[in-house]
Amino acid sequence: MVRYKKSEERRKQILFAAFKALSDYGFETVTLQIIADNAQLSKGVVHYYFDNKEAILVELLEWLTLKIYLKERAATQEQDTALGKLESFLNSVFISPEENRSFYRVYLDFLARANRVLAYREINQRFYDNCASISTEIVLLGQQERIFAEHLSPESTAPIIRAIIDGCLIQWLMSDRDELHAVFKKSCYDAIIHLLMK
Amino acid sequence: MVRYKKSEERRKQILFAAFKALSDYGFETVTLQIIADNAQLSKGVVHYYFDNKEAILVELLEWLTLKIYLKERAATQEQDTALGKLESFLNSVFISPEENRSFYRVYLDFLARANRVLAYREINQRFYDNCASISTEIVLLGQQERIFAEHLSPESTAPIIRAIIDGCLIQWLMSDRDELHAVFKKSCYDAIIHLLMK
Amino acid sequence: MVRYKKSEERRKQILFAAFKALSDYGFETVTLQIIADNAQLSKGVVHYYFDNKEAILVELLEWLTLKIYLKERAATQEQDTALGKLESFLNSVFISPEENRSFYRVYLDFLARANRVLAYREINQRFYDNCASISTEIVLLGQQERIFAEHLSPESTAPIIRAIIDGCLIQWLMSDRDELHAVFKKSCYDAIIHLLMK
Amino acid sequence: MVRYKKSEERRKQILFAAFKALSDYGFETVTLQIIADNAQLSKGVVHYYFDNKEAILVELLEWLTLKIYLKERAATQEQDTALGKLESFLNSVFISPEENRSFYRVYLDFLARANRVLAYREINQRFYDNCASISTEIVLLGQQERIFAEHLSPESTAPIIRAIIDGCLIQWLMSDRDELHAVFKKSCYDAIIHLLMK
DNA sequence: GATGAATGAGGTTTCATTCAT
DNA sequence: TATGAATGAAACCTCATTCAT
Repeated sequence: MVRYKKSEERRKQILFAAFKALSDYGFETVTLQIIADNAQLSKGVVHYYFDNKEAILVELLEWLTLKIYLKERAATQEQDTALGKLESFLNSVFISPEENRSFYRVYLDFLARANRVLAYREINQRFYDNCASISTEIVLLGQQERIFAEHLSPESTAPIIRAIIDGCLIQWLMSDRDELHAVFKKSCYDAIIHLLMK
Repeated sequence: MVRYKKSEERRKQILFAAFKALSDYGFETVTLQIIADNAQLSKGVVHYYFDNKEAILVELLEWLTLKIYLKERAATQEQDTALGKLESFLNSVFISPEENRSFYRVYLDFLARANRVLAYREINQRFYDNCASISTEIVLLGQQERIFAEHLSPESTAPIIRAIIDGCLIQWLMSDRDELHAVFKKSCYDAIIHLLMK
Repeated sequence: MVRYKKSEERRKQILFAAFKALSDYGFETVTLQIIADNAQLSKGVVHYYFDNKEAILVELLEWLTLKIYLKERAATQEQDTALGKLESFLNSVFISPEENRSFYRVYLDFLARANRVLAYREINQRFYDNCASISTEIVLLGQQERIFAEHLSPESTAPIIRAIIDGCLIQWLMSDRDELHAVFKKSCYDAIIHLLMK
Repeated sequence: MVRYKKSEERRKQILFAAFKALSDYGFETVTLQIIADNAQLSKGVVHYYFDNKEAILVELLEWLTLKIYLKERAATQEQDTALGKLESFLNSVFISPEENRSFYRVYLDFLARANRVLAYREINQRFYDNCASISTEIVLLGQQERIFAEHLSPESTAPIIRAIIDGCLIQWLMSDRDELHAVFKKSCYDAIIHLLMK
């Protein structure tokens, strides 16, 4: 139905505006007015599509984490070898200072609040699980290819990979220096490789 | 203009109350009233000791990160060997579900805001540098003891160690399951050992 | 960013309520709540139309002084002779105990603050200049009619006329006696006439 | 008794500090802390000597207006002729930009509040009466000397003189230009002379 | 007498949410 | 659907005043 599609577009439009607003202003400072302004809509219409501010944020986190996961997944599937997949995966993660900054700014805000909001934790857990499935797949393939250490349990290695990635990107973000993006990317890649290789 | 010397104990009392309040409620929800209630003081007295809410938060971050660093440092100095120091260091980091939760909840809040507040970034950078000095020292000692890989640059290894620690603790925090604390601790330890050992 | 065009009538309504509130309570005592109550509006709506309390006051002074000036000007233009204009002018100035009291109460508050607030001083200066133009015109006409002393400089006489008017009305206001309004009016008129006539 | 004298000195010290504070900050902005700081005393001691803030202000107005009156009176008594007295009187009124500014700033604040506070009005009325007695005396003397117009009623002329003085000084204050002090002084003098002389 | 820490009422301001149009 | 005016709860902050020391 047309109405449904239009409606869905409006929601996406608002979500994207919310993403931009959050990235620019942060959780504490952002207001529905700013989101509405970003979406070039009135404040009222935002409430028409979402019950309240929280509903926007929940849906935004869902939308955002799914998008990131799908990107990473697609990047991995472009390659056939374990090393190729790993590299492609990390390339899609460390995509650019601009994109990493805007995503991680918002993502950090969500993580900070996830401690108190169950809905966020659940969404984030799904995100973790999805990402873990990618890593797990790569590790398994690498072991089949006999280039990754056999003693590694793919399931318990995935969180470590995630940890190194998140930890590096957070440190990079805190450094506020774009030129270090490549440095952290390489460090991250080397560490993961070192961890996996025989 | 006469400005009175404020009692240091009161400041500490308020900072600790702020820490507890932040851990319980989060940045967004916490109010000066809650902080004052936690400190069993009136709202006014909080403003008597701190110019404004922001000043409390800045000083809290400073106090908190310094305290953590000193703890980690003290733990490391209790041991003489690289492996002993590393283990002691990680024990002081993964101290207990309760302490890790309360600290990381607040710390995540700070990281989230550090993107927009220079003061927080600067304090955090100092914290990073301090922590890095501990890791660097351990790596160097391990190399002297001929048990850690020589090809590792101590300076560029430190951030990876930090990344694994932070990344693991964040994932643990998001899991909201105390029983996983030990699991993440072990994974973290194993990964770091694997990274460092010959 | 979409900024909505605020209804002019509402602004006027709030300004008038602010005028009444100021006249009743004075600068120090008046609150936004009182202004809102006077306007029969909620506190929030006042902030919807004005950025802050100061903005209301600035606009109020501007509105008030312009209104007074236009009244005086209109009164003067009703007459053709110098004496007629002067009388009409003073009639519009000494209009009634009620109106003079409410205006001068507020005006005195503004003058008191104008010492520290440039914006007020500027608005008041414009008011002075406008009022001076009226007096100057009357003096010039009177000189052309050969009934006012030629040696008077119209430009330097205007401030003296203003001084006598303000000085008299302040003294009347301080007396807190409505029945003296007519007395001060006559004294003021006589003094100005004495000053101007040959 | 020593205690009484010490006590009186403290009160004066506080009053003078309050005068300076009011002149610098204005009624709205001034706080007891600022007054105490100006007096180089603690906040507590101010409350020891005065019941509350209002009591300070009332006594300040009383002290200030009396001081001004005595000054004007003394200046007048230095001369013997009507014109000499008038000139001396006006010299003591238009004393200097600095002194006039600090006094009129505070005085305007008091006038503004006098509308609502009976105590201020009463003190001010006494000040008016005192000042009027000076003017009345000068006018009477001038009439005896046959240089002032006989038809003037000394009692009703005094308020006009006061009006011209206050009106001029307020306009000068609002101009915020020290160099106009002499100009307004001369205008004021000329107008009064013109009003009084035959 | 003197201090300054502590209180708490009350002010300005922000903003999610509602609702008439 | 869409708007934006209106509401009111709740935040931060100020400051006169009190009172233990």
